[in-house]
Amino acid sequence: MDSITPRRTRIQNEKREIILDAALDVFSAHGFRGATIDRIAEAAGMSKPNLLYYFRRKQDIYETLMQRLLETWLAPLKELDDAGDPLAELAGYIRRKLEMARDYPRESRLFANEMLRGAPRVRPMLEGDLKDLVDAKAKIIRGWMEKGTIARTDPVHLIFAIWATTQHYADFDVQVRAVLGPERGGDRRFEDAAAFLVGLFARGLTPSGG
Amino acid sequence: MDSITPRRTRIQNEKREIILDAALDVFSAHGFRGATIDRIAEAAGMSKPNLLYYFRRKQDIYETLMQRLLETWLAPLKELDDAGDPLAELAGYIRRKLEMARDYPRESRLFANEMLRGAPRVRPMLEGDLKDLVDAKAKIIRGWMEKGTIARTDPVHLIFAIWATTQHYADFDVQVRAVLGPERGGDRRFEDAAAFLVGLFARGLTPSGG
Amino acid sequence: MDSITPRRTRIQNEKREIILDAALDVFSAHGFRGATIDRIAEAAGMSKPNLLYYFRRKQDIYETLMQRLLETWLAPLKELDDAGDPLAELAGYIRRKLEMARDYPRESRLFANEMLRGAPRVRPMLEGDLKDLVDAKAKIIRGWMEKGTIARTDPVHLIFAIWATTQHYADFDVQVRAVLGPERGGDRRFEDAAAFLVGLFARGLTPSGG
Amino acid sequence: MDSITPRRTRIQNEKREIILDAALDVFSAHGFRGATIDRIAEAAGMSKPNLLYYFRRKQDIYETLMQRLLETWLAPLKELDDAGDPLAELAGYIRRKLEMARDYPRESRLFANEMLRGAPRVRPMLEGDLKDLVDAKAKIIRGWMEKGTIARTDPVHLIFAIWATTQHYADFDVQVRAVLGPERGGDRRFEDAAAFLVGLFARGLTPSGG
DNA sequence: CATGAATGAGCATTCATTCAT
DNA sequence: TATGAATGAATGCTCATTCAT
Repeated sequence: MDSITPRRTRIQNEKREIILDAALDVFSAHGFRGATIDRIAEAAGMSKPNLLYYFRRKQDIYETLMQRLLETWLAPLKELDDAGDPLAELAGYIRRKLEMARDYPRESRLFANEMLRGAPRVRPMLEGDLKDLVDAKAKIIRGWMEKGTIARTDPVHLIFAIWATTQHYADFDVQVRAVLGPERGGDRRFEDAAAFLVGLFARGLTPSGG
Repeated sequence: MDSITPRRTRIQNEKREIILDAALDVFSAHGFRGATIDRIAEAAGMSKPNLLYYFRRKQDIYETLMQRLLETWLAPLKELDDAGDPLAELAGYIRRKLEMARDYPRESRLFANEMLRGAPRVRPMLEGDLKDLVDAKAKIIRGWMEKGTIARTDPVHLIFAIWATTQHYADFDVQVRAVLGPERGGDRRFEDAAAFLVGLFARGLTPSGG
Repeated sequence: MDSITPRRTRIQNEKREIILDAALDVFSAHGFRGATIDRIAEAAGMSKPNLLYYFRRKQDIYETLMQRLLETWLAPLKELDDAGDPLAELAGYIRRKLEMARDYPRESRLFANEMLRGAPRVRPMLEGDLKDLVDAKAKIIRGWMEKGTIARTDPVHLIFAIWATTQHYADFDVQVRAVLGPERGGDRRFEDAAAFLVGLFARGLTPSGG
Repeated sequence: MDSITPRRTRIQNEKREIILDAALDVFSAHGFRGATIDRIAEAAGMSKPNLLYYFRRKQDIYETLMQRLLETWLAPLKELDDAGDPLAELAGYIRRKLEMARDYPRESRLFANEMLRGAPRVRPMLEGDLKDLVDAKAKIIRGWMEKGTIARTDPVHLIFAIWATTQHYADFDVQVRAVLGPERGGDRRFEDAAAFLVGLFARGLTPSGG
């Protein structure tokens, strides 16, 4: 296992982190082609050749970033617990995803960008890990539906809907703020969104009748 | 009469359309910076200088595309009718947006890309026309809520939710298909999505109690 | 003789004149490379292909212009008359050259530009017609000197000095006006120049002593 | 201390000098538009991107060149000394200017070219530093005239005449050599010019009468 | 005659990457 | 480790010229 990951000194690792953080800034704001090594190096406070000492190619930075991103990206869904209260579990999931949109908008945009491009670098993971995870969680949700705890509907499209509505606040941030205007577009927009979405999904998933 | 629009020959208009179509392909797939004039010219089946005879700058193509896009983009929401049945109106809006995601995914991705970049070229329109339209429609929705026809909630965030969930099927198409798998990821995914979303929003907006 | 010059209709000739005038504007202001056919065509009020119908190549226009220029350029010197009063003849020549600088600054600049570039297109003429003419006129001047009518000095460098000082007011016009300032840099600058130069050369050529 | 001038390594400075020298060749021979970076790079013995490593834009090279030129250009006039013998001072000035025409013909042509184009990049300096300097020196000359040491005439046009006649030997070099012919057009042409011009101006400025 | 359309060659500039120290 | 220097391969755009009508 360790044979694949090269051994690195602590300083090396710190510099790599600085670079990755700078690169996240630049890639999420300008896309892969729009980002230049010069800009990343400048943002990282180092010279271009020095940066390339840590990552030999622009692609390497991007791919390292994507790889990490995918891990964080799946985490919130993983927490969805079969044993918990269905509506509370889903509400919790929505809240966690909204927090991520608020606290990690760069990651969200980087991911969205990759999707828009057709996921050239992460397709295998989508069809592998991600699909497996969603299938597993969909099964849990379907279980809740069969028990009658929540309304019967399509669990996978439900997950899509949660993804879409929450990530929207990161990916379409400019639009959200423009439409909400200065008053409602401030920090409270995430609280408003949480209230609205939790309500929407709660009512939307409450079993009708009985 | 239309003294602002330059007069163009038939051939010019046809070629311009061909170019715009090719450019939509390339821009939506690679973003502004990732798209090259060479690629667009190749996709349009003409030489680079010939393409530049019709559009003097890469930006001009992009801007023409964005301008048209914005018009199409607002159309579905405009149809939301105060006089109609609230739930039916909203269901209709969701269906129209889903059809757009299905039939015009390139436009959707182009728009999403622009938003991800911070809307450098359309911010004024977001804060102007778009905000005005949303405000107007939010007022209608709020009217319905006050009459008790639909559940009381935040109309603007409701609109965001509809945008997010429907556009998701165009913008995150790879992911959607990867997760749904070959079986459910075919053409029926839009029907499934429509059924799910209309159901979700219908239940989510049905006034509780009563 | 006529076999070389192609026969042209009157209209053709008129259009050619319009083009040449426009080209003189553009070439004298921007140099050969800096001038574009587009600009010349625009200045001439016709389409580019139409212009190229009259002159097949950019070079052709330039060369036609140069050829004509050379004829006009030699004219004032030709008038220098052996039989006239030496100082009056030279004063007259200075005045004619100054008038040309005032009335045909574009031609002067075009010629200066060609000289700066090393006269790639008119060297033969410089070494031929021009040299012959100068030699002939230098002989006249030398004759005057030998008669003692004017001071003994180098007649060819004298001619250079007259060329230089008069053309200066066309070629270095910006500098002349900047240095003279708004007051003295107006139309009167040519009169001042004439007064100064005629005086300078008159005194400078008056035989010293007895 | 010199916080405005960026710090450069020795190699950078050496290379920059090489480039500037090559650029002077090319710009003075072909003008700004006629000069290509390729040509300058070739003349400087380096690759085009390498050249652009030292000067990011073609304009930057040109402007650096112009800036230096202007300093050298004003120097000879600055030496004109109120306390010296008027005719000797002016003769000295003429000789210095002629030496510059002989030793720095490329600079002279570059400057002439800029003037022909209307001084797009140095107009402010013409109206500022240059005008001020000329005004100051004209005052000195006028002082001499008032004392009766030299003939009463227009001092500014006198300066123009000295500029014109001396620079002519650099700017119109081809013509000068063509007209003088192989014999008199060699190195001695500058000595002949000096003799002629010093004589002309000396006689031309000697107070008449008395 | 006139012009809309087309293009090859060129040009300034950018940029990822390599090299040498 | 760090960086100044160097470069091949684009890339957007211009422009003289040709073609077809």
